[in-house]
Amino acid sequence: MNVENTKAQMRKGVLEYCILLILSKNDAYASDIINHLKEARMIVVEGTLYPLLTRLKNAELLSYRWEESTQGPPRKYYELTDKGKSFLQELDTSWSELTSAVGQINQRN
Amino acid sequence: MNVENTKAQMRKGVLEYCILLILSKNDAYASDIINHLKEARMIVVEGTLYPLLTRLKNAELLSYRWEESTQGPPRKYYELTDKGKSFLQELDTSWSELTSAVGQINQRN
DNA sequence: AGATAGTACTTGGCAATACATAGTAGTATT
DNA sequence: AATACTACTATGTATTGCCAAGTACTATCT
Repeated sequence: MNVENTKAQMRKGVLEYCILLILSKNDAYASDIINHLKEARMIVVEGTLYPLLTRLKNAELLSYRWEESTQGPPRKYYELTDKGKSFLQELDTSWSELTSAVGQINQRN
Repeated sequence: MNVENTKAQMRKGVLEYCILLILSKNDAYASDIINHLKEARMIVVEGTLYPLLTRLKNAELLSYRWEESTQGPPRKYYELTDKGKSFLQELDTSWSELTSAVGQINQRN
């Protein structure tokens, strides 16, 4: 039990939520997503992100298309499916409930 | 991938934080803790709580004493250790950073 | 044309926790 | 003594973030 470990535990489920949030605003490929997360100070590397994107795609929450790049190989651009959009709404609710619960516990005296 | 499952994932790490928060205010035994969590709409059953209390005790974040009850068997009253108190401060920071990151991602347009 | 660097993506295994479920044991009541 | 209530224990499962190494495509340089 150390704080780095618990930080990783706290990200479970939340990372998926963040990715769906990011993709609800614009389509993006992996490097875009990593940068958005980094701007919000949520540091994620490719080895974490790609498996999660694959899982979300397999669960039909995301789809992707290939797009050429002028700077290297083609890129997978991800977007939310309709199923992904409604799932995101449910996650939004879950996250609100969780943060509300923690807030309530935190301020009780 | 269903929302109940992701809710459970989101609780990973957070439940520990909540328990330490509750115990930072008053000593409590398991049933007290379950009730505090329930008031904050975080429903937890004994089969989840006891193993976690044991883990926290084994990590020296908590200690306990037995106390007689007039209503049944004796009860284990838990309290934070000094180590638990400083760990809680670190978790506080982690939680703030996580919720801030999610907030930032959520409001970006 | 071949070598190198940069970019994008894949894969498999590990660690850790919430949860479920079944169980044991002490105490109070009938 | 039997039953109900209360408190706690134990074990295995499911799931996800993480790690690290890898493959492959493209651009650039020699």
